[in-house]
Parts: sequence; structure tokens; C-alpha cells
Amino acid sequence: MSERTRGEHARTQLVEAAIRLLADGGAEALQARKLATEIGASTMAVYTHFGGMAALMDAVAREGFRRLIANMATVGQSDDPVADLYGLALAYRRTAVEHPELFTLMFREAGARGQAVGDLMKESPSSEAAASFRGMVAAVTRTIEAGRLKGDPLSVASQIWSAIHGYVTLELLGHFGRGDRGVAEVLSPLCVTLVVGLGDSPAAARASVGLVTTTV
Amino acid sequence: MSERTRGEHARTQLVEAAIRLLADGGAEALQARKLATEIGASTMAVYTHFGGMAALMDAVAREGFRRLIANMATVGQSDDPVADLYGLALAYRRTAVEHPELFTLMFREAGARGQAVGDLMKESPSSEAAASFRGMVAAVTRTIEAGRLKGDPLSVASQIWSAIHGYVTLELLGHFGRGDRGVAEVLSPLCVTLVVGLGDSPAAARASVGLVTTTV
DNA sequence: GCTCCGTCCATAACGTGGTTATGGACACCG
DNA sequence: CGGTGTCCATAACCACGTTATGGACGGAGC
Repeated sequence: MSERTRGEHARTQLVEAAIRLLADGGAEALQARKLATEIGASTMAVYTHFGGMAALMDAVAREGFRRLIANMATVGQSDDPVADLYGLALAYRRTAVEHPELFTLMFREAGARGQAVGDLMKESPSSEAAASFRGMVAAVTRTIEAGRLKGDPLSVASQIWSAIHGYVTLELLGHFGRGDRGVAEVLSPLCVTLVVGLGDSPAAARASVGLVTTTV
Repeated sequence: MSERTRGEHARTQLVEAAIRLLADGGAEALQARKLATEIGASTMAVYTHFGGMAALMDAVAREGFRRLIANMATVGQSDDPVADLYGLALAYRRTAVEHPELFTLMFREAGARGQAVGDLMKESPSSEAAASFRGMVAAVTRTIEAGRLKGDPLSVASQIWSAIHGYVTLELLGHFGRGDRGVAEVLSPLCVTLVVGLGDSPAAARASVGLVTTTV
């Protein structure tokens, strides 16, 4: 039980190699044999450490969610909770755009393991995906406590998450054009629309969203 | 060039068999050999009619979009354009929930063929996916002409499509629970939030969405 | 009617990629 | 120093997409 450094290292090596393959070869490039040569080992490594490609991809997806959470965590808590919320949206979108294949895999795997992401309307403390959602619930709660938005935090967070996730999904599919055009033309107005619809004043909403836009 | 009835029939037979396999076996069950036995033929049928599994799945995706468009077309134009818009959202969601694997495939294939779905901010008259979007743009235009919403129809439609698509994607992944709970707790409030944020009055928005809720 | 020609497709083989069986190398433990 | 367990290279196996080949069938022209 002495940490067997080599073994644990191989495990993370595999996940990192997988993310690398994914990044510059797409989902099709994520193959056991390519992984093996990538880390200078045989395909058996995949089986001793994960039991199969499915479990490895699951681990890759988890790592992706961990990065998403980390990126969302860099958005601090300013005195403008609506601006923070928009910052979360941008962080979510940036994570996806920087690693589109990984982001796609994350939600494909979430579907593959059926209910594993869980019912986020309730408690599901184990799942990584749920953690990123809880960050959003917390941010929403602050906007409500600040008197900017109205409604049940869980429902409001679900609505906002749906909208952002949908925008990101469609942007990755090539709608809304390339570059940051979609952010300016769709995501940013969408966030204004949402917070105004949830009780914020149009002027305050535009101001809060405008504040963060320079951070893109 | 005489219509070769048998041949065309085999083509649609393959697509229908594919949708059937997809429905009760998931994406993994969509295999050339299973398709072949399903229609009582050999795997060559896939190649004479489509050239390969990729093209067949593309055809399946197109058929899926055709069904989506058809379902959205059943939503008529009443004298309440916001209610019609919510009807479109429900039709979109119902199409996805009734054939979740097909819906997932549709957008996976859209990604696989890269830009084929096209840049929906511009004209892309060929793609089936674009047609369903144009239906939404038309509905949005009516709400604006009726004085209920404000803004550029293209931008507004993009925002609404993002939100609905995101909700549906997450519901299919198992968030928001089973049955129609998500509709009542997230999709319906989300639509109210959107139209209020886009200029409708809260009371009118709730009335319009409430009207249609019984149609779920 | 007969031949020619094109389409469609069954059979069988090939290539690739996930998986597994086997056995060896090495570290740790008694 | 032998025992034991983990890790992994090799090589084979198997499922599935694909392709090569040739035959069956039907229409076109004579």
C-alpha cells in the first residue's frame, strides 16, 4: 500500500494522453492502441488501471468536470452578483470552447452512464457534474439575497444552466459563427434576457453584463 | 431510371430499421450487421444504398430533423404568438423525449459533419436543422410584430433556441427528474423568464404559457 | 426471344480496434 | 531467500465496418 508511484503516475498519464489525443484527433482518435503508444506502453495498461476503454473515458470525463469546476471557481465573488453570474457563464463557455472534444465527451459519457450525473434537483453529492451545478446555485442564491433576482434558487439555477449549456452546445456545433461573435450576439444578450426576466432591471442587467464583457 | 421500387424501398427500410434499433438498443445497437438481419438482407445493402454507416447515420439524422420539423409544424398560429412560441418549445421537447436516442444522434451527426448544419445566423437553406430554426424565427417575428417582444428576430430566436435546446439536452441526461416534472419546474418557468426578459409583461407571459400547459 | 448491360446484393475475406489469456519481471514481505 | 502480488508485454481472439468478387435479375436494343 506504499503509493506505488509508477502505477498512479501511469493512471494520470493515461488520462492526460487521452485528453491530448482527444484535443487533436477528435473522439475517433481516442483508441486503446494509440493511448498505449502515446505513453510508451502496451494496451494492457488501460486494462490494469481502468478495466477498459469505457471506464477510462469515464475518468476522462470526470477530469473534464474537475477542470470545469476549477474554471468556474476562478470567478470570484464581487459586490455585483449578477456580474459574477455572467462570469460563470463565460467560464463555462470558455472551458467548452478551449476543449470542445473533451466537453462533448463529458456530456456524452454522462448520458452513457445513465443516471450517474444524477437528479440535480435533489442532493447528489458524489457526482462531479453536480458540483459545478452547485456553484451556480450558490451564485444564484447571492443574486436573490442581493435583491436582484426573484424565485427559487434551484429553479432559477436550472433555468440559467439550461440556457448556458444550450448556447454552448450550439456554438460548438458551429452555429453562431466562429470566434467570439456568438458571445456578443447571443450569449451576452441571452444572459441579459434571463436576469431581466428573473426580476433584475434592464439597466442594471446591461450594466452588470457589460462590466464583464471586457474579460472575454 | 424507372423508379426501381424495390431499391428505394430498401433505402427507407434501412432508415426505419436504424431508428428502431436506435430506439431500443441505443447508439451501440446501430450496427451494419444488425441492420442487415433486421431487414433480412446482407450488410452490402448498407453500402449499395448509402456507401457506409456514416452516410446512413447521416440519413437517419436527416429523417430525425424532418420529424422535428413536422412536429413543430403542427403548432399552428393562434392569436397569441407567445403561446405559439411556447407550443414550439413543447413540440421540440416532446420530439426529443419520445425518441431520445434519435435526438442525441441528430446533434452528434451534426457535429460529425462539421459545418454541415451551417451557420444559422446566415442563410443556409439546404440543411434540415436550419429549417426547424427558421420556423422558430418566424414565430419570434410574429411575437415582435404583435408588440409582445422586442429585439432582432434572429438574435431573439437564437436565445430562445439555445435555452430550449439546453433544457432538452439536460433533461435527456436525467437531470430535472423523470416524467413531465422538468417541464413544470424548469421549462415552463424558463419560457416565462425568457419572454418577460424580452419585453413581455409578466402577467401576459404567465397567461400565455399557462394556456398551453394543459396541452402537455 | 436473345444478348448486353447495369443495378442490386449474398458470400467471404480483410483491417482495425477492444479485449483477454498467458506468462514474465519486479517489488515487497515473511 | 523463497513467496506473493502487482503491473504489464506479447500475442491471440473477436466484433464490426468495409471491400472484393461474382452471381441474379430486369430492362433495352436488336
